Amino acid sequence: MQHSLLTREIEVFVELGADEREALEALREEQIELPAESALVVEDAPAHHGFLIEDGWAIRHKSFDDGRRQVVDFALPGDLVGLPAGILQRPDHSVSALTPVRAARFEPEALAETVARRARLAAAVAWIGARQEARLAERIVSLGRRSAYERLAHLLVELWSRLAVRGLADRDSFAMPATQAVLGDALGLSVVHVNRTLHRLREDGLIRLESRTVTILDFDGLARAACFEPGYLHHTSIPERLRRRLDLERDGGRG
Amino acid sequence: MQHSLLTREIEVFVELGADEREALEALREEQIELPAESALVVEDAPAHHGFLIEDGWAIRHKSFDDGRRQVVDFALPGDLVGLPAGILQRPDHSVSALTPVRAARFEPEALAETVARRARLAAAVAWIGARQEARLAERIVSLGRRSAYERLAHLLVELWSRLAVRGLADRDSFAMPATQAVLGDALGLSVVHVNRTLHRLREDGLIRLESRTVTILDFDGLARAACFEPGYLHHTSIPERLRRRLDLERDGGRG
DNA sequence: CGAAAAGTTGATCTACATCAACGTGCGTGG
DNA sequence: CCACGCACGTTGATGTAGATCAACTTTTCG
Repeated sequence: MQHSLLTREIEVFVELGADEREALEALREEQIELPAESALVVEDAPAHHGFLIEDGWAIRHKSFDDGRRQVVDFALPGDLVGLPAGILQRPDHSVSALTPVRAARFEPEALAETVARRARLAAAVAWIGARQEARLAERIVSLGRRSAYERLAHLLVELWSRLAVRGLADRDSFAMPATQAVLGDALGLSVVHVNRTLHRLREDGLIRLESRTVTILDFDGLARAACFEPGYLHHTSIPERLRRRLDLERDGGRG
Repeated sequence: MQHSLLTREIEVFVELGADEREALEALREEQIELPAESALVVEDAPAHHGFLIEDGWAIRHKSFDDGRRQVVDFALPGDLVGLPAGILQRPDHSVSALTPVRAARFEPEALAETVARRARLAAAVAWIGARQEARLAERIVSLGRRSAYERLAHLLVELWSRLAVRGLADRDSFAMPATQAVLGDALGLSVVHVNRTLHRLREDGLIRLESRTVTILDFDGLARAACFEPGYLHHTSIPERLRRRLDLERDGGRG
Protein backbone atom coordinates (compact mmCIF):
# COMPACT_ATOMS: atom_id res chain seq x y z
CA MET A 1 0.00 0.00 0.00
CA GLN A 2 2.32 2.72 -1.22
CA HIS A 3 -0.30 5.28 -2.05
CA SER A 4 -2.20 6.52 0.92
CA LEU A 5 -5.72 5.32 1.37
CA LEU A 6 -6.77 8.95 1.10
CA THR A 7 -5.59 9.11 -2.48
CA ARG A 8 -7.42 5.93 -3.29
CA GLU A 9 -10.52 7.12 -1.51
CA ILE A 10 -10.59 10.37 -3.42
CA GLU A 11 -9.83 8.73 -6.73
CA VAL A 12 -12.99 6.74 -6.51
CA PHE A 13 -14.73 10.00 -7.23
CA VAL A 14 -12.40 12.29 -9.14
CA GLU A 15 -9.31 11.44 -11.11
CA LEU A 16 -6.26 13.15 -9.75
CA GLY A 17 -3.26 14.47 -11.61
CA ALA A 18 0.22 13.36 -10.56
CA ASP A 19 0.84 16.70 -8.88
CA GLU A 20 -2.34 16.47 -6.87
CA ARG A 21 -1.49 12.99 -5.76
CA GLU A 22 1.97 14.11 -4.74
CA ALA A 23 0.59 17.03 -2.77
CA LEU A 24 -1.64 14.69 -0.83
CA GLU A 25 1.19 12.29 -0.12
CA ALA A 26 3.27 15.18 1.17
CA LEU A 27 0.70 15.82 3.86
CA ARG A 28 1.35 12.57 5.63
CA GLU A 29 3.21 13.74 8.66
CA GLU A 30 3.83 10.57 10.48
CA GLN A 31 2.59 7.03 10.50
CA ILE A 32 1.33 6.02 13.89
CA GLU A 33 0.23 2.82 15.54
CA LEU A 34 -2.09 2.94 18.48
CA PRO A 35 -3.28 0.22 20.84
CA ALA A 36 -6.96 -0.39 21.35
CA GLU A 37 -8.64 2.05 23.75
CA SER A 38 -6.22 4.89 23.10
CA ALA A 39 -7.41 8.32 22.06
CA LEU A 40 -6.68 9.97 18.73
CA VAL A 41 -8.53 13.15 19.57
CA VAL A 42 -9.49 14.27 23.03
CA GLU A 43 -12.46 16.49 23.62
CA ASP A 44 -11.39 19.89 24.98
CA ALA A 45 -7.70 19.29 24.29
CA PRO A 46 -6.55 22.33 22.31
CA ALA A 47 -3.79 20.83 20.15
CA HIS A 48 -4.97 18.23 17.69
CA HIS A 49 -4.29 16.54 14.42
CA GLY A 50 -6.29 14.96 11.71
CA PHE A 51 -5.92 11.27 11.01
CA LEU A 52 -6.56 9.01 8.12
CA ILE A 53 -7.46 5.60 9.51
CA GLU A 54 -5.54 2.99 7.55
CA ASP A 55 -6.27 -0.07 9.59
CA GLY A 56 -8.57 -0.84 12.50
CA TRP A 57 -11.77 0.70 13.82
CA ALA A 58 -12.25 3.86 15.84
CA ILE A 59 -15.26 5.64 17.30
CA ARG A 60 -16.17 9.29 17.55
CA HIS A 61 -17.95 9.77 20.82
CA LYS A 62 -19.04 12.20 23.51
CA SER A 63 -19.13 11.48 27.21
CA PHE A 64 -21.19 12.99 29.97
CA ASP A 65 -19.93 13.59 33.48
CA ASP A 66 -22.41 11.06 34.84
CA GLY A 67 -20.99 8.26 32.72
CA ARG A 68 -23.47 8.33 29.87
CA ARG A 69 -21.76 8.07 26.53
CA GLN A 70 -22.88 8.41 22.94
CA VAL A 71 -21.02 7.08 19.93
CA VAL A 72 -21.58 9.57 17.13
CA ASP A 73 -20.00 7.57 14.34
CA PHE A 74 -17.74 4.66 13.57
CA ALA A 75 -14.50 5.44 11.73
CA LEU A 76 -13.37 2.63 9.45
CA PRO A 77 -10.24 2.26 7.33
CA GLY A 78 -10.28 4.99 4.70
CA ASP A 79 -12.14 7.42 6.94
CA LEU A 80 -10.83 10.81 7.90
CA VAL A 81 -11.19 11.87 11.54
CA GLY A 82 -10.33 15.05 13.38
CA LEU A 83 -10.97 17.16 10.34
CA PRO A 84 -13.75 19.27 11.84
CA ALA A 85 -11.77 19.30 15.07
CA GLY A 86 -8.94 20.87 13.11
CA ILE A 87 -11.13 23.47 11.50
CA LEU A 88 -13.05 24.46 14.59
CA GLN A 89 -11.48 25.99 17.65
CA ARG A 90 -11.50 22.83 19.67
CA PRO A 91 -12.80 19.36 19.12
CA ASP A 92 -16.26 18.86 20.53
CA HIS A 93 -15.94 15.11 20.67
CA SER A 94 -13.28 12.51 21.21
CA VAL A 95 -12.01 9.85 18.87
CA SER A 96 -10.83 6.57 20.36
CA ALA A 97 -9.40 3.40 18.91
CA LEU A 98 -11.70 0.41 19.21
CA THR A 99 -9.04 -1.98 17.96
CA PRO A 100 -5.35 -1.38 17.42
CA VAL A 101 -5.23 1.33 14.78
CA ARG A 102 -2.71 2.29 12.14
CA ALA A 103 -3.20 5.83 10.92
CA ALA A 104 -1.51 8.63 9.04
CA ARG A 105 -1.32 11.85 10.98
CA PHE A 106 -1.46 15.28 9.38
CA GLU A 107 -1.91 18.91 10.31
CA PRO A 108 -5.39 20.09 9.40
CA GLU A 109 -3.95 23.48 8.48
CA ALA A 110 -1.59 21.90 6.00
CA LEU A 111 -4.48 20.05 4.44
CA ALA A 112 -6.44 23.29 4.24
CA GLU A 113 -3.54 24.97 2.51
CA THR A 114 -2.93 22.16 0.06
CA VAL A 115 -6.56 21.91 -0.78
CA ALA A 116 -7.02 25.66 -1.09
CA ARG A 117 -4.73 25.72 -4.11
CA ARG A 118 -6.40 22.87 -5.95
CA ALA A 119 -10.05 23.15 -6.84
CA ARG A 120 -10.50 19.47 -7.51
CA LEU A 121 -9.02 18.47 -4.19
CA ALA A 122 -11.15 21.04 -2.43
CA ALA A 123 -14.24 19.61 -4.07
CA ALA A 124 -13.22 16.11 -3.08
CA VAL A 125 -12.76 17.12 0.54
CA ALA A 126 -16.06 19.01 0.56
CA TRP A 127 -17.60 15.91 -0.89
CA ILE A 128 -16.18 13.75 1.86
CA GLY A 129 -17.53 16.16 4.43
CA ALA A 130 -20.99 16.21 2.87
CA ARG A 131 -21.06 12.43 2.90
CA GLN A 132 -20.18 12.35 6.58
CA GLU A 133 -22.93 14.79 7.29
CA ALA A 134 -25.37 12.60 5.39
CA ARG A 135 -24.35 9.69 7.60
CA LEU A 136 -24.93 11.69 10.75
CA ALA A 137 -28.33 12.76 9.47
CA GLU A 138 -29.27 9.14 8.89
CA ARG A 139 -28.13 8.30 12.39
CA ILE A 140 -30.41 11.02 13.73
CA VAL A 141 -33.27 9.39 11.89
CA SER A 142 -32.38 6.04 13.41
CA LEU A 143 -32.22 7.36 16.94
CA GLY A 144 -35.33 9.47 16.61
CA ARG A 145 -37.70 7.25 14.73
CA ARG A 146 -36.49 3.67 14.44
CA SER A 147 -37.10 0.86 16.90
CA ALA A 148 -34.19 -0.98 18.50
CA TYR A 149 -34.67 -3.82 16.02
CA GLU A 150 -34.64 -1.47 13.04
CA ARG A 151 -31.69 0.51 14.35
CA LEU A 152 -29.52 -2.52 14.84
CA ALA A 153 -30.44 -3.96 11.46
CA HIS A 154 -29.71 -0.61 9.89
CA LEU A 155 -26.33 -0.27 11.53
CA LEU A 156 -25.27 -3.73 10.45
CA VAL A 157 -26.22 -3.09 6.84
CA GLU A 158 -24.45 0.26 6.92
CA LEU A 159 -21.25 -1.16 8.35
CA TRP A 160 -21.22 -3.99 5.85
CA SER A 161 -21.80 -1.58 2.97
CA ARG A 162 -19.08 0.80 4.04
CA LEU A 163 -16.59 -2.01 4.47
CA ALA A 164 -17.65 -3.72 1.26
CA VAL A 165 -17.04 -0.75 -1.04
CA ARG A 166 -13.50 -0.68 0.29
CA GLY A 167 -12.98 -4.36 -0.17
CA LEU A 168 -12.84 -4.98 3.57
CA ALA A 169 -15.85 -7.26 3.87
CA ASP A 170 -16.53 -10.71 2.52
CA ARG A 171 -19.48 -11.32 0.28
CA ASP A 172 -21.84 -11.73 3.22
CA SER A 173 -19.88 -11.23 6.42
CA PHE A 174 -17.48 -8.92 8.21
CA ALA A 175 -15.45 -8.76 11.41
CA MET A 176 -17.22 -6.73 14.09
CA PRO A 177 -14.82 -5.55 16.78
CA ALA A 178 -17.41 -3.46 18.64
CA THR A 179 -18.69 -4.98 21.87
CA GLN A 180 -22.38 -4.95 22.65
CA ALA A 181 -21.72 -2.10 25.07
CA VAL A 182 -20.27 0.00 22.24
CA LEU A 183 -23.20 -0.90 19.99
CA GLY A 184 -25.51 0.23 22.78
CA ASP A 185 -23.72 3.55 23.04
CA ALA A 186 -24.01 4.00 19.30
CA LEU A 187 -27.69 3.07 19.12
CA GLY A 188 -28.85 4.74 22.30
CA LEU A 189 -29.74 1.39 23.88
CA SER A 190 -28.73 -0.55 26.97
CA VAL A 191 -26.34 -3.48 26.66
CA VAL A 192 -29.05 -5.86 27.72
CA HIS A 193 -31.41 -4.68 25.05
CA VAL A 194 -28.73 -4.86 22.36
CA ASN A 195 -28.18 -8.43 23.38
CA ARG A 196 -31.84 -9.35 23.22
CA THR A 197 -32.28 -7.58 19.91
CA LEU A 198 -29.30 -9.34 18.35
CA HIS A 199 -30.88 -12.52 19.59
CA ARG A 200 -34.08 -11.72 17.78
CA LEU A 201 -32.23 -10.93 14.57
CA ARG A 202 -30.63 -14.36 14.81
CA GLU A 203 -33.93 -16.06 15.60
CA ASP A 204 -35.46 -14.39 12.57
CA GLY A 205 -32.74 -15.87 10.40
CA LEU A 206 -31.38 -12.51 9.31
CA ILE A 207 -27.87 -12.77 10.70
CA ARG A 208 -25.43 -15.17 12.29
CA LEU A 209 -22.98 -14.05 14.92
CA GLU A 210 -19.91 -15.98 16.00
CA SER A 211 -16.55 -14.95 17.37
CA ARG A 212 -16.98 -11.29 16.54
CA THR A 213 -17.99 -12.00 12.98
CA VAL A 214 -21.34 -10.93 11.61
CA THR A 215 -22.73 -12.99 8.77
CA ILE A 216 -25.70 -11.58 6.95
CA LEU A 217 -27.94 -14.47 5.99
CA ASP A 218 -30.72 -12.46 4.39
CA PHE A 219 -29.71 -9.11 2.95
CA ASP A 220 -33.14 -8.23 1.69
CA GLY A 221 -34.79 -9.14 4.92
CA LEU A 222 -32.28 -7.20 6.97
CA ALA A 223 -32.50 -4.15 4.76
CA ARG A 224 -36.27 -4.31 4.83
CA ALA A 225 -36.30 -4.65 8.61
CA ALA A 226 -34.07 -1.58 8.75
CA CYS A 227 -35.98 0.57 6.27
CA PHE A 228 -32.55 0.83 4.72
CA GLU A 229 -32.12 3.07 1.70
CA PRO A 230 -28.55 2.99 0.52
CA GLY A 231 -28.66 6.43 -1.09
CA TYR A 232 -27.33 8.31 1.91
CA LEU A 233 -24.00 6.52 1.79
CA HIS A 234 -23.23 8.16 -1.53
CA HIS A 235 -20.89 5.50 -2.82
CA THR A 236 -21.29 7.01 -6.25
CA SER A 237 -18.97 9.54 -7.80
CA ILE A 238 -19.18 13.31 -7.84
CA PRO A 239 -22.06 14.64 -9.95
CA GLU A 240 -21.28 15.24 -13.60
CA ARG A 241 -22.10 18.93 -13.47
CA LEU A 242 -19.72 19.61 -10.64
CA ARG A 243 -16.96 17.60 -12.24
CA ARG A 244 -17.31 19.50 -15.49
CA ARG A 245 -16.89 22.80 -13.69
CA LEU A 246 -13.77 21.64 -11.98
CA ASP A 247 -12.23 20.23 -15.13
CA LEU A 248 -12.69 23.64 -16.67
CA GLU A 249 -11.06 25.10 -13.61
CA ARG A 250 -8.15 22.80 -14.08
CA ASP A 251 -7.58 23.63 -17.74
CA GLY A 252 -8.13 27.34 -17.38
CA GLY A 253 -6.32 27.80 -14.06
CA ARG A 254 -2.70 28.39 -13.33
CA GLY A 255 -1.05 25.17 -14.34
CA MET B 1 -29.91 44.64 4.30
CA GLN B 2 -27.98 45.27 1.11
CA HIS B 3 -25.21 42.82 1.78
CA SER B 4 -26.33 39.26 1.84
CA LEU B 5 -26.60 37.57 5.17
CA LEU B 6 -24.00 35.13 3.90
CA THR B 7 -21.41 37.85 3.71
CA ARG B 8 -22.24 38.98 7.20
CA GLU B 9 -22.23 35.45 8.47
CA ILE B 10 -18.79 34.76 7.05
CA GLU B 11 -17.37 38.07 8.19
CA VAL B 12 -18.01 37.14 11.76
CA PHE B 13 -15.11 34.75 11.31
CA VAL B 14 -12.82 36.03 8.59
CA GLU B 15 -12.53 39.50 7.16
CA LEU B 16 -13.26 39.58 3.47
CA GLY B 17 -11.72 41.76 0.80
CA ALA B 18 -13.99 43.79 -1.47
CA ASP B 19 -13.45 41.33 -4.31
CA GLU B 20 -14.40 38.40 -2.17
CA ARG B 21 -17.52 40.13 -1.02
CA GLU B 22 -18.44 40.96 -4.59
CA ALA B 23 -17.90 37.39 -5.70
CA LEU B 24 -20.30 36.20 -3.02
CA GLU B 25 -22.91 38.76 -3.96
CA ALA B 26 -22.64 37.66 -7.57
CA LEU B 27 -23.74 34.17 -6.59
CA ARG B 28 -27.19 35.29 -5.55
CA GLU B 29 -29.25 33.97 -8.41
CA GLU B 30 -32.68 34.98 -7.42
CA GLN B 31 -34.50 36.18 -4.38
CA ILE B 32 -37.43 33.97 -3.57
CA GLU B 33 -40.36 34.11 -1.19
CA LEU B 34 -42.04 30.91 -0.16
CA PRO B 35 -45.21 30.33 1.81
CA ALA B 36 -45.16 28.16 4.91
CA GLU B 37 -45.19 24.42 4.23
CA SER B 38 -43.55 24.68 0.83
CA ALA B 39 -40.45 22.71 -0.06
CA LEU B 40 -37.04 24.20 -0.82
CA VAL B 41 -35.40 20.86 -1.47
CA VAL B 42 -37.21 17.64 -2.19
CA GLU B 43 -35.66 14.32 -1.34
CA ASP B 44 -34.97 12.31 -4.49
CA ALA B 45 -35.61 15.19 -6.84
CA PRO B 46 -32.56 15.39 -9.08
CA ALA B 47 -32.40 19.14 -9.81
CA HIS B 48 -31.75 21.30 -6.80
CA HIS B 49 -30.39 24.57 -5.57
CA GLY B 50 -28.75 25.85 -2.46
CA PHE B 51 -30.48 28.50 -0.39
CA LEU B 52 -29.44 31.07 2.10
CA ILE B 53 -32.33 31.58 4.48
CA GLU B 54 -32.78 35.30 4.98
CA ASP B 55 -36.00 35.33 6.89
CA GLY B 56 -38.21 32.69 8.48
CA TRP B 57 -37.59 29.15 9.72
CA ALA B 58 -37.19 25.95 7.76
CA ILE B 59 -36.61 22.33 8.69
CA ARG B 60 -34.42 19.65 7.18
CA HIS B 61 -36.27 16.39 7.52
CA LYS B 62 -36.66 12.84 6.29
CA SER B 63 -39.93 10.99 5.94
CA PHE B 64 -40.71 7.30 5.97
CA ASP B 65 -43.33 5.65 3.84
CA ASP B 66 -45.34 4.76 6.93
CA GLY B 67 -45.68 8.38 7.99
CA ARG B 68 -42.88 8.55 10.52
CA ARG B 69 -40.83 11.69 10.14
CA GLN B 70 -37.61 12.96 11.64
CA VAL B 71 -36.49 16.55 11.69
CA VAL B 72 -32.72 16.53 11.29
CA ASP B 73 -32.09 20.21 11.90
CA PHE B 74 -33.73 23.59 12.04
CA ALA B 75 -32.58 26.18 9.51
CA LEU B 76 -32.74 29.73 10.82
CA PRO B 77 -32.01 33.04 9.10
CA GLY B 78 -28.34 33.08 8.11
CA ASP B 79 -28.22 29.33 7.61
CA LEU B 80 -27.26 27.68 4.37
CA VAL B 81 -29.34 24.74 3.20
CA GLY B 82 -29.09 22.42 0.24
CA LEU B 83 -25.33 22.67 0.17
CA PRO B 84 -24.64 18.99 0.73
CA ALA B 85 -27.58 18.25 -1.55
CA GLY B 86 -25.77 20.23 -4.22
CA ILE B 87 -22.48 18.47 -3.71
CA LEU B 88 -23.84 14.95 -3.53
CA GLN B 89 -25.65 13.24 -6.35
CA ARG B 90 -29.07 13.75 -4.91
CA PRO B 91 -30.42 15.22 -1.73
CA ASP B 92 -31.02 12.61 0.93
CA HIS B 93 -33.42 14.77 2.87
CA SER B 94 -36.00 17.44 2.21
CA VAL B 95 -36.03 21.03 3.34
CA SER B 96 -39.40 22.64 4.01
CA ALA B 97 -40.48 26.07 5.12
CA LEU B 98 -41.98 26.18 8.58
CA THR B 99 -43.01 29.80 8.24
CA PRO B 100 -43.06 31.98 5.15
CA VAL B 101 -39.44 32.13 4.06
CA ARG B 102 -37.39 34.65 2.17
CA ALA B 103 -34.23 33.14 0.73
CA ALA B 104 -31.50 33.73 -1.81
CA ARG B 105 -31.16 30.91 -4.29
CA PHE B 106 -27.86 29.92 -5.85
CA GLU B 107 -26.32 27.14 -7.88
CA PRO B 108 -24.13 24.95 -5.69
CA GLU B 109 -21.74 24.50 -8.61
CA ALA B 110 -21.30 28.24 -8.93
CA LEU B 111 -20.53 28.45 -5.24
CA ALA B 112 -18.01 25.63 -5.60
CA GLU B 113 -16.34 27.46 -8.43
CA THR B 114 -16.24 30.82 -6.67
CA VAL B 115 -14.92 29.28 -3.54
CA ALA B 116 -12.36 27.14 -5.32
CA ARG B 117 -10.49 30.26 -6.43
CA ARG B 118 -10.39 31.91 -3.01
CA ALA B 119 -8.73 30.13 -0.15
CA ARG B 120 -10.30 32.27 2.53
CA LEU B 121 -13.77 31.73 1.20
CA ALA B 122 -13.14 28.02 0.93
CA ALA B 123 -12.02 27.94 4.53
CA ALA B 124 -15.10 29.85 5.60
CA VAL B 125 -17.40 27.45 3.81
CA ALA B 126 -15.55 24.45 5.22
CA TRP B 127 -15.91 26.09 8.60
CA ILE B 128 -19.66 26.49 8.15
CA GLY B 129 -19.89 22.83 7.18
CA ALA B 130 -17.89 21.68 10.18
CA ARG B 131 -20.14 23.68 12.47
CA GLN B 132 -23.22 22.08 10.99
CA GLU B 133 -21.71 18.68 11.50
CA ALA B 134 -20.99 19.55 15.13
CA ARG B 135 -24.65 20.44 15.55
CA LEU B 136 -25.78 17.15 14.10
CA ALA B 137 -23.39 15.30 16.39
CA GLU B 138 -24.87 17.06 19.38
CA ARG B 139 -28.33 16.14 18.20
CA ILE B 140 -27.26 12.51 18.04
CA VAL B 141 -26.15 12.78 21.64
CA SER B 142 -29.52 14.25 22.58
CA LEU B 143 -31.51 11.55 20.86
CA GLY B 144 -29.32 8.74 22.09
CA ARG B 145 -28.66 9.65 25.67
CA ARG B 146 -30.81 12.49 26.92
CA SER B 147 -34.27 12.22 28.48
CA ALA B 148 -37.23 14.02 26.95
CA TYR B 149 -36.89 16.74 29.58
CA GLU B 150 -33.19 17.24 28.85
CA ARG B 151 -33.70 17.12 25.10
CA LEU B 152 -36.35 19.77 25.10
CA ALA B 153 -34.37 22.01 27.44
CA HIS B 154 -31.32 21.54 25.25
CA LEU B 155 -33.15 22.40 22.06
CA LEU B 156 -34.61 25.57 23.55
CA VAL B 157 -31.23 26.78 24.72
CA GLU B 158 -29.68 25.95 21.36
CA LEU B 159 -32.34 27.79 19.40
CA TRP B 160 -32.10 30.83 21.62
CA SER B 161 -28.30 30.86 21.30
CA ARG B 162 -28.33 30.54 17.55
CA LEU B 163 -30.88 33.30 17.20
CA ALA B 164 -29.18 35.50 19.77
CA VAL B 165 -25.76 35.62 18.07
CA ARG B 166 -27.54 36.87 14.98
CA GLY B 167 -29.49 39.46 16.86
CA LEU B 168 -32.78 37.69 16.24
CA ALA B 169 -33.71 36.97 19.85
CA ASP B 170 -34.55 39.25 22.74
CA ARG B 171 -32.51 39.18 25.90
CA ASP B 172 -34.50 36.25 27.29
CA SER B 173 -37.12 35.25 24.74
CA PHE B 174 -37.68 34.35 21.11
CA ALA B 175 -40.50 33.58 18.69
CA MET B 176 -40.96 29.85 18.26
CA PRO B 177 -42.89 29.04 15.09
CA ALA B 178 -42.50 25.26 15.42
CA THR B 179 -45.62 23.42 16.54
CA GLN B 180 -45.40 20.75 19.21
CA ALA B 181 -45.75 18.16 16.45
CA VAL B 182 -42.63 19.53 14.76
CA LEU B 183 -40.77 19.60 18.07
CA GLY B 184 -41.75 15.98 18.54
CA ASP B 185 -40.38 15.07 15.13
CA ALA B 186 -37.15 16.84 15.96
CA LEU B 187 -36.76 15.28 19.39
CA GLY B 188 -37.98 11.80 18.55
CA LEU B 189 -40.99 12.18 20.85
CA SER B 190 -44.76 12.03 20.50
CA VAL B 191 -46.78 15.24 20.46
CA VAL B 192 -48.42 14.30 23.73
CA HIS B 193 -45.14 13.83 25.47
CA VAL B 194 -43.74 17.10 24.13
CA ASN B 195 -46.77 18.79 25.58
CA ARG B 196 -46.38 17.23 29.00
CA THR B 197 -42.66 17.92 29.04
CA LEU B 198 -43.15 21.57 28.15
CA HIS B 199 -45.65 21.68 30.95
CA ARG B 200 -43.06 20.38 33.38
CA LEU B 201 -40.51 22.93 32.22
CA ARG B 202 -43.08 25.61 32.96
CA GLU B 203 -43.98 24.14 36.33
CA ASP B 204 -40.32 24.10 37.24
CA GLY B 205 -40.11 27.80 36.51
CA LEU B 206 -37.57 27.40 33.71
CA ILE B 207 -39.59 28.81 30.83
CA ARG B 208 -42.77 30.63 30.00
CA LEU B 209 -44.68 29.94 26.82
CA GLU B 210 -47.34 32.17 25.35
CA SER B 211 -48.55 32.78 21.82
CA ARG B 212 -45.63 31.04 20.19
CA THR B 213 -43.06 32.91 22.21
CA VAL B 214 -40.62 31.15 24.48
CA THR B 215 -39.37 33.11 27.45
CA ILE B 216 -36.45 31.67 29.33
CA LEU B 217 -36.92 32.47 32.99
CA ASP B 218 -33.88 30.68 34.33
CA PHE B 219 -31.00 30.29 31.88
CA ASP B 220 -28.72 28.52 34.31
CA GLY B 221 -31.42 26.13 35.39
CA LEU B 222 -32.40 25.34 31.82
CA ALA B 223 -28.82 24.84 30.69
CA ARG B 224 -28.15 22.64 33.69
CA ALA B 225 -31.27 20.60 33.04
CA ALA B 226 -30.06 20.15 29.46
CA CYS B 227 -26.43 19.31 30.24
CA PHE B 228 -25.84 22.11 27.79
CA GLU B 229 -22.28 22.94 26.84
CA PRO B 230 -22.22 25.79 24.38
CA GLY B 231 -18.91 24.80 22.78
CA TYR B 232 -20.41 22.79 19.97
CA LEU B 233 -22.11 25.81 18.48
CA HIS B 234 -18.75 27.35 17.65
CA HIS B 235 -19.86 30.93 17.71
CA THR B 236 -16.22 31.95 17.91
CA SER B 237 -14.03 32.83 14.98
CA ILE B 238 -11.72 30.67 12.93
CA PRO B 239 -8.63 29.49 14.83
CA GLU B 240 -5.64 31.77 14.69
CA ARG B 241 -3.36 29.18 13.14
CA LEU B 242 -5.70 28.56 10.25
CA ARG B 243 -6.28 32.25 9.68
CA ARG B 244 -2.57 32.93 9.54
CA ARG B 245 -2.10 30.32 6.85
CA LEU B 246 -4.81 31.79 4.75
CA ASP B 247 -3.59 35.33 5.09
CA LEU B 248 -0.28 34.11 3.77
CA GLU B 249 -2.13 32.47 0.95
CA ARG B 250 -3.82 35.72 0.16
CA ASP B 251 -0.64 37.79 0.00
CA GLY B 252 1.38 35.19 -1.84
CA GLY B 253 -1.33 33.97 -4.24
CA ARG B 254 -2.32 35.24 -7.64
CA GLY B 255 -3.98 38.58 -6.86
C1' DC C 1 -68.34 32.95 12.61
C1' DG C 2 -67.32 28.38 11.69
C1' DA C 3 -63.97 24.85 10.78
C1' DA C 4 -59.61 23.08 11.08
C1' DA C 5 -55.28 23.06 13.41
C1' DA C 6 -52.99 23.16 17.60
C1' DG C 7 -52.79 22.42 22.42
C1' DT C 8 -54.20 19.95 26.79
C1' DT C 9 -55.35 16.22 29.87
C1' DG C 10 -56.46 11.41 31.48
C1' DA C 11 -56.19 6.28 30.96
C1' DT C 12 -53.77 2.59 29.37
C1' DC C 13 -50.11 0.09 27.08
C1' DT C 14 -45.34 -1.21 25.74
C1' DA C 15 -40.57 -0.83 24.41
C1' DC C 16 -36.81 -0.46 26.56
C1' DA C 17 -34.15 0.37 31.10
C1' DT C 18 -32.56 -1.37 35.29
C1' DC C 19 -31.27 -4.80 38.56
C1' DA C 20 -29.53 -9.18 39.38
C1' DA C 21 -27.54 -13.51 38.56
C1' DC C 22 -25.00 -16.60 35.99
C1' DG C 23 -22.25 -18.48 31.91
C1' DT C 24 -18.13 -18.33 29.00
C1' DG C 25 -13.87 -17.35 26.95
C1' DC C 26 -9.29 -15.71 27.74
C1' DG C 27 -5.11 -13.70 29.39
C1' DT C 28 -2.09 -13.49 33.44
C1' DG C 29 0.34 -14.97 37.29
C1' DG C 30 1.35 -18.58 40.48
C1' DC D 1 -0.63 -26.04 33.20
C1' DC D 2 -4.00 -24.89 36.09
C1' DA D 3 -6.67 -21.33 38.52
C1' DC D 4 -8.10 -17.22 39.24
C1' DG D 5 -9.97 -12.92 37.63
C1' DC D 6 -12.08 -10.05 34.47
C1' DA D 7 -14.39 -8.59 30.45
C1' DC D 8 -18.02 -9.87 27.75
C1' DG D 9 -22.22 -12.19 26.79
C1' DT D 10 -26.78 -14.17 28.19
C1' DT D 11 -31.15 -14.62 30.52
C1' DG D 12 -35.01 -13.60 33.87
C1' DA D 13 -37.76 -10.36 36.79
C1' DT D 14 -39.32 -6.00 37.42
C1' DG D 15 -39.66 -0.90 36.80
C1' DT D 16 -40.56 3.28 34.00
C1' DA D 17 -40.26 6.76 30.34
C1' DG D 18 -42.63 7.64 26.85
C1' DA D 19 -46.22 5.86 23.19
C1' DT D 20 -50.87 5.36 22.00
C1' DC D 21 -55.78 6.12 22.24
C1' DA D 22 -59.40 9.12 23.22
C1' DA D 23 -61.79 13.12 24.48
C1' DC D 24 -61.94 17.89 25.10
C1' DT D 25 -60.45 22.99 24.92
C1' DT D 26 -58.26 26.82 22.77
C1' DT D 27 -56.34 29.25 19.07
C1' DT D 28 -55.84 30.40 14.37
C1' DC D 29 -57.42 31.65 10.15
C1' DG D 30 -60.23 31.85 5.95
